[in-house]
Amino acid sequence: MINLLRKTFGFIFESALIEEINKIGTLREVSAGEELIRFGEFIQGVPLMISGAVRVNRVYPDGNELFLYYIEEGDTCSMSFNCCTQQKKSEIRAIAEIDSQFIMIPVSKIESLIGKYSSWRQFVFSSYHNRMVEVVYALEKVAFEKLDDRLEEYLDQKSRITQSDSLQMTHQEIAEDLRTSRVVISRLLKKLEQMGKLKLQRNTIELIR
Amino acid sequence: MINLLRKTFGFIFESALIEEINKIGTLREVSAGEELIRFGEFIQGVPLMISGAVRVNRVYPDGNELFLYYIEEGDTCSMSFNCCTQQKKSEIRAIAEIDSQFIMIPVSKIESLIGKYSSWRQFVFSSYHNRMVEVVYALEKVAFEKLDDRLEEYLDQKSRITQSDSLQMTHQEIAEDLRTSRVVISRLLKKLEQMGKLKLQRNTIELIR
DNA sequence: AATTTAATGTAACAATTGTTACAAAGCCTT
DNA sequence: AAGGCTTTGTAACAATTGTTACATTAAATT
Repeated sequence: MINLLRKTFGFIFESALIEEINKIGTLREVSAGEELIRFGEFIQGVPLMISGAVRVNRVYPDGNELFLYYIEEGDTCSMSFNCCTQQKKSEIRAIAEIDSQFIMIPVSKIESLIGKYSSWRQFVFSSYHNRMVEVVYALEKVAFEKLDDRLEEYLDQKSRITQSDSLQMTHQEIAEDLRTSRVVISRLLKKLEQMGKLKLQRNTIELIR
Repeated sequence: MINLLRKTFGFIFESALIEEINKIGTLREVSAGEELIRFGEFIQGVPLMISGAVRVNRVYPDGNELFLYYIEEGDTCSMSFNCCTQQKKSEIRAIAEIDSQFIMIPVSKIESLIGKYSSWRQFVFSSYHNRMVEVVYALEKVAFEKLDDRLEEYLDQKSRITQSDSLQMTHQEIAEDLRTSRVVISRLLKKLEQMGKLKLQRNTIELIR
């Protein structure tokens, strides 16, 4: 584990911190589709992403969900920080988008890390800030852009995250993420296909570059 | 100044911190409409709100603006934190919504406060989190709600912030904040008036409770 | 008081997005 | 191969939001 830590966090964390994380953290591996953080549960710890990609959704009591941001190699989930320190139940849900590795740091140790290591504080601050920037970006998209542009960006992002131009997903799933109906998505996808930007098959969307 | 500090922050900050802020900070007063933080400038410091309300907008190079959140008594602007520590030019604009008082803490002192006072660290963390929650809330509004509901909420918020049921503003201004056109706002406002929820006059919207 | 300027009202129409309903096609199970 | 389930395609229509154009009203200026 310590080698993974060094590789991903060696440039930001001092070596004493790396060693401490190596002691208190546990390496976990999840495969695509698995839930790292469930809605309504108490958070066990803060995840440090080693590889892969995890999507973080805000969840509402009525079951509604809203995509907030992805976390990838070198990131952490700043929303879960607060849940930790406040001992509150999770208002978010985190799902692995592809097979991923991360190190879980237990809640009980978070406070002391903040006191001890300035590089850890820096990391937490910049993590908060980066997530904020991403949420503002999402807000920007919804506020300024029309659905067809948002769809194109959505597909691009998906392709980047899954590292593939062949997206395995249904129109229904896209519709839920973009908060519209399946029919609307099918219509817009068809338009993009006619423009030569992609090819539609059942359960797959092939992006043409 | 120290009395204002004690009154607003006495419950969160240890007294040594209060005294230090008293030494290094400067009390500033701005009247409604004044700019605290300008787009593109280097940030002079981090504001601690004593009274009043300040709106924070994201600004884009093309001049476009997007409302992010209000900061009020006891709050600080977490977006400006990062600009400070990273020595970057401001990507936001902060405008006093009503007459306001705040204490400006100079950039140069921020780092040492973080090292010295755990209550300050707590404050900064929870501030980041609270602003995040507000931006997520804004995202939620745009993603889920239709324009007429958003307009009603907008008016309610404005009324809460300005502590008045008589809002002095034009339809054009509302349209800019909600990212639509004046005609659309006039139409919806007229509908709300016919529903008996408000009364329209030139330059004022009288909310009926 | 007359004139100018800013703000609001309204109509007519366009574009976008949402909804319902049903057909067609692809995949899986038996 | 037949039947059933899921996914996609498409039409027709409704609702919402956006745009243009111009009239009307209220406030400010002269």
